[in-house]
Amino acid sequence: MTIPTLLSEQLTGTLRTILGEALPSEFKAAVTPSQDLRFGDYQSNAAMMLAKQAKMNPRALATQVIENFGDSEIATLEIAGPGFINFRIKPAYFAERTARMLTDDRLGVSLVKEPKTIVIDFSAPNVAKPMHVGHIRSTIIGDTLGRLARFMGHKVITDNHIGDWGTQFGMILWGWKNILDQSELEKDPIEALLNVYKEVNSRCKEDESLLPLCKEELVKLQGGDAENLEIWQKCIAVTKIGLEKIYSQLDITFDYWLGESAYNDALAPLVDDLVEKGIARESDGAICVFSDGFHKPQNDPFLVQKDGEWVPVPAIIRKADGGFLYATTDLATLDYRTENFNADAIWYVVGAPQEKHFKQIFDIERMRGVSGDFRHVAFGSILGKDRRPFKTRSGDTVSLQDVIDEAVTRATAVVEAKSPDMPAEEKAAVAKTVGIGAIKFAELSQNRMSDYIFDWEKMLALTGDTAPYLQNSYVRVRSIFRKIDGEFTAPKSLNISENAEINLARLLVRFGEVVPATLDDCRPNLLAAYLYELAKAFHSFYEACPVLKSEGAVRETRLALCELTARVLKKGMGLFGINMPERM
RNA sequence: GGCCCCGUAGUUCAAUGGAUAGAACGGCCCUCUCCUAAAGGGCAGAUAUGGGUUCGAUCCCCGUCGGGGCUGCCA
Repeated sequence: MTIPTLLSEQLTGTLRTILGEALPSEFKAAVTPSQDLRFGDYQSNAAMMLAKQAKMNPRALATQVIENFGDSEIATLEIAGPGFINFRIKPAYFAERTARMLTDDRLGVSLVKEPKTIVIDFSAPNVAKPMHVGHIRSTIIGDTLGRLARFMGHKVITDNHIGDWGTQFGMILWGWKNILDQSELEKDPIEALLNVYKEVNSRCKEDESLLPLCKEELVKLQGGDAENLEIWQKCIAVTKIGLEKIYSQLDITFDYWLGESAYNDALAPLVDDLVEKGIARESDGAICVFSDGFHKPQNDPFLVQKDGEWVPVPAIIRKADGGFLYATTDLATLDYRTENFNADAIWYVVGAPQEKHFKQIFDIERMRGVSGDFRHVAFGSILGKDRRPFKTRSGDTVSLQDVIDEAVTRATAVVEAKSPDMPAEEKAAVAKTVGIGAIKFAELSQNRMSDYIFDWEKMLALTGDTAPYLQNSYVRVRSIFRKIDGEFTAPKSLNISENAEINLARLLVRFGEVVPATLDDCRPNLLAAYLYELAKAFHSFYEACPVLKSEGAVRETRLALCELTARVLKKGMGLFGINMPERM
């Protein structure tokens, strides 16, 4: 059990003793880490919350709490300010906890009591287009959520729902047949396909007669035309090869690659079924789902107010021309995941602009009686210098491969400068670990809902609140262990006394609180902030407390703290898919 | 028009309704005969605006100003 849980239970018990039935039966006293160490390690505002209804002075109530709390092995209590109850954890208790962590593979992180089957839908690039910076967020956040959920004990299924059936294939097919240079295709397939797409796209704008030709190609493909199907399959094949190359550099894998095309056959029956059940109906030639009046108009994803009146904004699941849409595919995909994967939860790591789309999808599921933990894990946009989102349609943005290459190049220069004597092979490995770690950490240390302006300096920074800073703290620990004689053996008990030791222990012990909280809110930045704080505490400790020069119990304790720091940093960064080098 | 998101140091970002709003970068000053200075220690610097709820508001509610997104046949 984590410290705040323990304290909360004791505190709630104490409050019950004092207040009796005046305390609501479901009440649980909140105990949170203090923001400022002057206020102890943890604090509770329970007295202030309860004082009013108990008709007591908050400080008087807090005083009674402290008197009734009894002697605790965990903490000393004090009252402060308007009625805060502050808990200062006893160093001996930190020593006990850290000693226990040394023998715990999970480093104090409990498994969830009820494991769920969670499908995570993320990355989802389009075929025939290279990944660009816009894919960074979904890809990295989604991968991290998968790792976190697995570590917590859930069954996780990651699925790359690639865009392999969109209308863009009309243009690509026409371009493939008319303007594609085969030698270009062999050199760099994805680049060649992108150029074809861009070229046809711009020609369509100049020549109105071209678009119908492209649509014709698309119709032929959808009708099962052998030649077009073959071209389509080639496009998917070369795209996958290119994508795998990026994912392997990022150390990201998927359990499934079920793209849009996988659900083609399910679309028509799905629409029929929705019509039959009365959930969808024809409107202006299209098949649509309208509001069923379940929500208040303000919260209804199928309504919008125009000129003072609520007018319907249906989810269109079949166009007037018979074609299906994004929403149709998403419904079919959701069905598939629920039925074949037995998914309890499906999390979509997709940008915030699609919020309404998902509200509609999830609401249609409600109408159909399908329930589950369906979440749109939204994130903000990556903006250009003009503060507007990168326009992916017009094509010109920064490719993900360029970002990776630049990160590794910059890291290589630093490795060269800092560790000139390192073997060339190791230099290259470290540069890759540091460069890619920097990209991932830059993404994950941010609140996912915030928009941000794409900036090379920021995304690839190697100093400050960055992956290399954390990697360096790990490297410093490892360096110590290379210099001790023999193996490190965990001591049975620690003796934590100096401030720097206490600070470090306090943070180490919090790992078990932070990891579950990070997953609960799907907010990787909570874990990132924690790990940064831990690394910082370690660096301070490292300056203040010599390890190898110390002796006896002091040395044992410090070595143990070093060992735990390394383990927590490695585990924590591992949850982000970031590796830790032994040297740098 | 309506709905959603956002507005915090020079810049980029943090902060389950908590105490004197944290960092990083940039700027200025210190620390390598000492376990990796990719580090440590210090200084200066911010909640768009007007109300409200609350013991307490960057956070919740209402208004104003400013930015972005979405708003029936793309994904």
